[in-house]
Amino acid sequence: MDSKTKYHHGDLRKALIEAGVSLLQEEDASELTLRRVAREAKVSHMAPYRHFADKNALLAAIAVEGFQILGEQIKEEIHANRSDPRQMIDHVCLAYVKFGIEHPAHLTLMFSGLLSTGSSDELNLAAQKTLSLLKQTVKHAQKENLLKSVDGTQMAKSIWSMVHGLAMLMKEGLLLSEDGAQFEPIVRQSIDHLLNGIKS
Amino acid sequence: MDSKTKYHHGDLRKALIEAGVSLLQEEDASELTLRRVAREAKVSHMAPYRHFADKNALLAAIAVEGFQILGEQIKEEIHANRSDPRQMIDHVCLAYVKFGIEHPAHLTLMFSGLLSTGSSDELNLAAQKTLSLLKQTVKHAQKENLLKSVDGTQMAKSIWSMVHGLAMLMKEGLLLSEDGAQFEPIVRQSIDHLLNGIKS
DNA sequence: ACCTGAACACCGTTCAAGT
DNA sequence: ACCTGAACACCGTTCAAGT
Repeated sequence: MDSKTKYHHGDLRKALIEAGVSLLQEEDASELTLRRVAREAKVSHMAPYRHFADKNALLAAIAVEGFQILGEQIKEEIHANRSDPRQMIDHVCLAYVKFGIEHPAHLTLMFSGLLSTGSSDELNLAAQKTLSLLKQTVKHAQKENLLKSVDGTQMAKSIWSMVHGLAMLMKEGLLLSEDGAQFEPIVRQSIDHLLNGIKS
Repeated sequence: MDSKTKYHHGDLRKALIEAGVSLLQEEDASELTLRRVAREAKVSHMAPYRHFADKNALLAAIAVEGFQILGEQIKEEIHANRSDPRQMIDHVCLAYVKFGIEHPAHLTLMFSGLLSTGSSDELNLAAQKTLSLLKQTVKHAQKENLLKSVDGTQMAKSIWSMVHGLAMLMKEGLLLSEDGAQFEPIVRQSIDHLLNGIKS
C-alpha cells in the first residue's frame, strides 16, 4: 500500500523492536542476538544496521519503549486518582510493580547499566521523564498534606527505592512464596508500612 | 611447591572466579567471555571446562561467592549490634547497600535471573541462607519489641524490598545526584521512614 | 534509500590427543 | 587427572554490491 513498503517493511525499526521484545519474553537476555532479531523480522542480518548503530542501540530502544510504557501507566493512575493523594500513591506504586511483572524484559533492560554508562541521550531523557512522574506524585501528596512537609526529595527516593525493590524482586519471583499469591497485598502493605511506620 | 601445582595452578577454579570478577569490574557483563577469563588466568580456552560445566556455571559460582560475601558482612553487623535492635537493622541495611556499591558485578549477577530459572541448587541454597539473615534480623527486632508484632514475614519483605531497591539504584548511580553525595544518609533516612512512617 | 552476501575476528562447546 | 589444539556452528560488525 504505502510507498515505503517497496522492500519488506513499512516500519522495520518498530518491527525489530517488537521482534527483540518477543525474543526476550521467551529466552534469556544472553540469547538475544542481532542476527536472530533480524531473522525473526524476516530480514537479512545486516538490515538492522539501517536503523540502529549497533546491538546496544537496539537494546537502548527497547529500554526507551519500556520507560514510555511505564510512564503511560503511571500517568493514567495519576489522573484517575487526582482526588485522593493516598490512593494516588498506592496506584502509582502498583502500576510500577505491575509493569515489572508484565514486562520483565523491559524492566531488566531499563536498569541494566545502559543508563549509568550513558550510552544514549534519548534513553537518559526517557528515564528522567518517567521518573519525574514519581516525584510529581510525592509533591502532590505533600501539597495535600498527606506527607510530612520536610525533605520531599528524600521521600521520593525512599518511595522509589521501595517500589523498585518490590518490582525487581517480584519479577524474579522471590517475594511470592506461595503459588497462587498475588502481588497487590504485598505492595499495598509495604507502602502502608512506609507511610505509617512499622515501629511499635 | 604443592604437588597440585604440577600444571599451571594449585586452584584454577578459584583463579577463574577471580579472573571473572576482575573482568566484570572493568567492563560490561556482555564483555565477559569464557575465553577471556581463561586468557586472564593464563590457561587454554578449554581448561575452565574441567571446573565448570559451562559459562553459566562460572557465572553462578560468582553469584554464590557474592551471597557468601554479603552473608559475612551481614553476620558481622548482627553480632556487632546484638544489644540494640534498631542499630542492628540500620547496620544490616547499610551493609547490604554497601555491598552493592563495592561489588556491583556480584550484585548484578546475584539477581540477574539465574536464581528464578533455578540453574543451580548451590546458588539457590546460598541465596536462601543469606536472605534468612535478613529475616533473622527482623525477628530479633520483634522479640525486642522494636517492631509491631504482626505479620513478621510481610515486614521482612518490605525491609528487603526497600534495601534491595536502594542497593540496585545506588549501584546504578541513580540516587546520588550530587557528586560528593554519600549513601549512608539516604539509606538511614529511608529505613527511618519505613520504621516511623512518612505520613504527616 | 534500503537491502543483501561474502568476509573477518571472535565466541561457546565438542572431540580427539597430549603429558 | 589436567591441559591443549583443531574444528564447528554461531556472533557482531565492516565492506562492496545489488535494486
